[in-house]
Amino acid sequence: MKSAKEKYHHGDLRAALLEAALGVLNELGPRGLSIREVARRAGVSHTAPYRHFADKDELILAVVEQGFELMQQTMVAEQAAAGPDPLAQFAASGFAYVNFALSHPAYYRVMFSGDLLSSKGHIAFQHTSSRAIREMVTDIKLGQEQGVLRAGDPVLQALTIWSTIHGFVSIVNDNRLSHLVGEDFSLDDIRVQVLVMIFDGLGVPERPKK
Amino acid sequence: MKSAKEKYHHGDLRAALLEAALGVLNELGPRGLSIREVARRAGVSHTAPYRHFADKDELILAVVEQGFELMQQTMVAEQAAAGPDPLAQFAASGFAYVNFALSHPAYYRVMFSGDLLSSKGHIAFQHTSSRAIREMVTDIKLGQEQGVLRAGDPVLQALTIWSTIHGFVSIVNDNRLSHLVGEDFSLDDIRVQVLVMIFDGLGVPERPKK
DNA sequence: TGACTATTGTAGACGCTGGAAACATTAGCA
DNA sequence: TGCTAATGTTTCCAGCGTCTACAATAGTCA
Repeated sequence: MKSAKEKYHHGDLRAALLEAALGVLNELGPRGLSIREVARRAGVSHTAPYRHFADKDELILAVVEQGFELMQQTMVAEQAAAGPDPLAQFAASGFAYVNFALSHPAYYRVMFSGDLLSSKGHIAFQHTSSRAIREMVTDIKLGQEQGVLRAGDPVLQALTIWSTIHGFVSIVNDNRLSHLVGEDFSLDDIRVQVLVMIFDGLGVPERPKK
Repeated sequence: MKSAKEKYHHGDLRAALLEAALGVLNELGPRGLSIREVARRAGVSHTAPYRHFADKDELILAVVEQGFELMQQTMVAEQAAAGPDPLAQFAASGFAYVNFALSHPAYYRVMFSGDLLSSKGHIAFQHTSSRAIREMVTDIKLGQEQGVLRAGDPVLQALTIWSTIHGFVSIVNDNRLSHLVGEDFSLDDIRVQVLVMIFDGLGVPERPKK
């Protein structure tokens, strides 16, 4: 399969290990993630990963960083494709967040698990998340100035929105809605309606309901 | 310390193991939780726990069940203490949820981690959570009939509220707000304001803001 | 070209883990 | 008192993260 087969040096072992790690997370879950299993899938000895990652945490951290990068790319792209209306842009990036989380559960879980990573991971995470919140706050302020968003502290609003979205995708990804889905609702219904509810709650009350 | 010291039979090893497990979760986090460490703290051999729990998952599951019981007790108590107003009762049980999660982070994390448990845990969880949601939906319907809650599908509203609260406490418990807290807000402020925001969003718009 | 060196991968060891199997001790009951 | 089930121990295994010593290769400079 690989052209670089049977060579002593792999070529790009680091990338191969990250890919293998993500595959393990998808198939076996976080508890099945071991350095040895990742090495096995990449076709190298069980200590080879240590040439690229100091320890298991650093391997996971690299997956996390890759996940954040991917998520941010899709969010930026969707926001750009949403046209000029700031509320529409805001909604688009919210949808992109939810869609990323639901279509890449392994990524999202490891990005936000907090269990898989020791304290090392938190620094990198906080850098990313504080920037994301700042951008969100800027968007909210803009919406408020244009009169399309309800008044209130934008930091608290941003935090509330993030909480709702994060809570929602966590609940769905942890399979905690299976008893609801299928009875009266499809997952697609729920996803859309929860987002609508967020933006209804955030929008000015006299705005026409969709 | 224990009166039953040095005896071959422990007396109540099962309870002691659960207590030790919770202690490990508090001090060392989920990654430090091992059957052997729990057994060590309870002062028994590393295979003694297998007389009470089939495997590690069942030990964790027992901690989870204990956590759900404790949480439900405090929520019921707070709701009962909130007086006759249904909205106040509803808010009281929401506050109790948040307070439990923030004051027992180890419990809450293991209850909702989804990583620590294999599929076995999901059945027990779904039983508890579907009952909780049903109660919540009943409360919401009641509030709507009395005109204090905004109209809308009560199941979706319940899910949105749960998402917000769960997301919020997860974010706080995973220490993802440390860069916000201390600057402009205290954690207490944030906690109260986010809850106020939820109930403002849920209440009928013309209800007087507190 | 050829030798030197840093980079990258391997082999084997250590102490830890979850768990199975066989054995020891004790509580409860006849 | 003696039998049996319940409970705890000992010993063993394979897998894990990680350390150390060693092997193969790539890149550099003569």
